[in-house]
Amino acid sequence: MEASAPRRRTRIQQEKRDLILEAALEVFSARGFRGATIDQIAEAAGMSKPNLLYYFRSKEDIHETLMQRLLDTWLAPLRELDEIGDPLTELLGYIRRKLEMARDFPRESRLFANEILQGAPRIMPMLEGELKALVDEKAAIIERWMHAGKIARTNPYHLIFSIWATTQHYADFDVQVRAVLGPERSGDGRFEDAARFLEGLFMEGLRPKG
Amino acid sequence: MEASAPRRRTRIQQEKRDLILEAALEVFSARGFRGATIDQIAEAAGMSKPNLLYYFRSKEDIHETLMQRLLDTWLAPLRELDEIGDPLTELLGYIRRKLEMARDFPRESRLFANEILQGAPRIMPMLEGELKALVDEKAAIIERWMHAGKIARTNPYHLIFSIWATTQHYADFDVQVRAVLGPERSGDGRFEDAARFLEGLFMEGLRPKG
DNA sequence: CGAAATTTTGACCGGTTGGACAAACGTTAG
DNA sequence: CTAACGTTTGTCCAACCGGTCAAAATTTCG
Repeated sequence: MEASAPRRRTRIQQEKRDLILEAALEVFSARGFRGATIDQIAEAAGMSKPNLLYYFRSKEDIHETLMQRLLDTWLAPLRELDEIGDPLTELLGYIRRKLEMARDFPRESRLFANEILQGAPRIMPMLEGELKALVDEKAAIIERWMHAGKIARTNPYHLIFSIWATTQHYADFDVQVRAVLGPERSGDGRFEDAARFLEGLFMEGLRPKG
Repeated sequence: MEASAPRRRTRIQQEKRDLILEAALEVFSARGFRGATIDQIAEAAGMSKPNLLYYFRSKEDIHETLMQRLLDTWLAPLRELDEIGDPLTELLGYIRRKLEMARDFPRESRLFANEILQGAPRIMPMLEGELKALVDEKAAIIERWMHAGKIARTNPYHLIFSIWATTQHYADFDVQVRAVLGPERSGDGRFEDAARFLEGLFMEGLRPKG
């Protein structure tokens, strides 16, 4: 007795689905939704195409599940921004966490970048709902910090955008960063250089005058 | 008597090719190379697919021509960065020009973003050649400004990256910016808000202490 | 006008892709 | 053992896509 969609029961089924999602993350992030093929995902997951389609109804289904499962991870750094803490420390911490995500989860970053570049056809409701609500909440916190004189007065939304942009750049435009830095400066050290630079940029830019 | 590739002769041929490139920019920037179809480009250009293929040998040919033709426009703002001028003014001018390009040429921005996200399979030589050379040259200028005490000491490469990231963000992630700002704050004013914010961010961040 | 050159198109082709399906395979439990 | 259930795969299909081709339509030019 089951509903139309087969419910995940066994641990084996759950593991297979996770395996497929991992493979799909690899392929989708590298080629985009339309550029990826089910065959490529199946091969990356070590199974045949019909077998993959036994666990997911369609390519769209894989993508949707992947997006939903990654969303929490992706927004976690911003969720941690805490009004109680020291404003500059909190913002620098957010920048650091975001940069670490660009370093440790570049595929997730590219997956979202791909989706948004194409006009976000599949996640627009999430952007206008969950994301907007979260940003509104945190922007209000930042604004209270500004009014309290803890950080320089500026536009909190564009501040958040600038943090997204500067950190995700190292994941989304990785090949360009590497090409410009050259082989000798493209080692792991580039993330530490980036962290130092961004700390300096935002620190001085956000420090209240006087 | 002609070479293998038919040379552009008439004004009409040139205009048709321009028309196709304009249509291709629209389609490629919105869907990526693999997501775009020749039929879509042909329709956007108001002609049939075989007719389009009379003017360009292949889809790759269109993309390559488009990239080459856009490259100069895209790098122009950085080329204008002048060692003779006042460092802070020069950098702010560069930021402003880049932001204006994100506002006035968002399709070009997304075209390059799409290409780089996919690993830059078609323009890697340009990144490692022309782009790297230009950035090396300008980074050297910035470094001399730093040593002269005109601007704060920091990593000139990451400074350039941060300018690219923050400005192009408003073109590449436009739908996300609009979704987060909401309908009421997504008017043309958002670019002026962004300009003000970025000027504050970089000004304070780059001003030498003392 | 009329011939030559250029431009446009309908029809077609081979390869790819998302997905369906039934048969085969394996596993588990009575 | 064997029936039932879950899993895997070979095969197939229709739609799509990049590109070809020959013929038709149009323009150019003597």
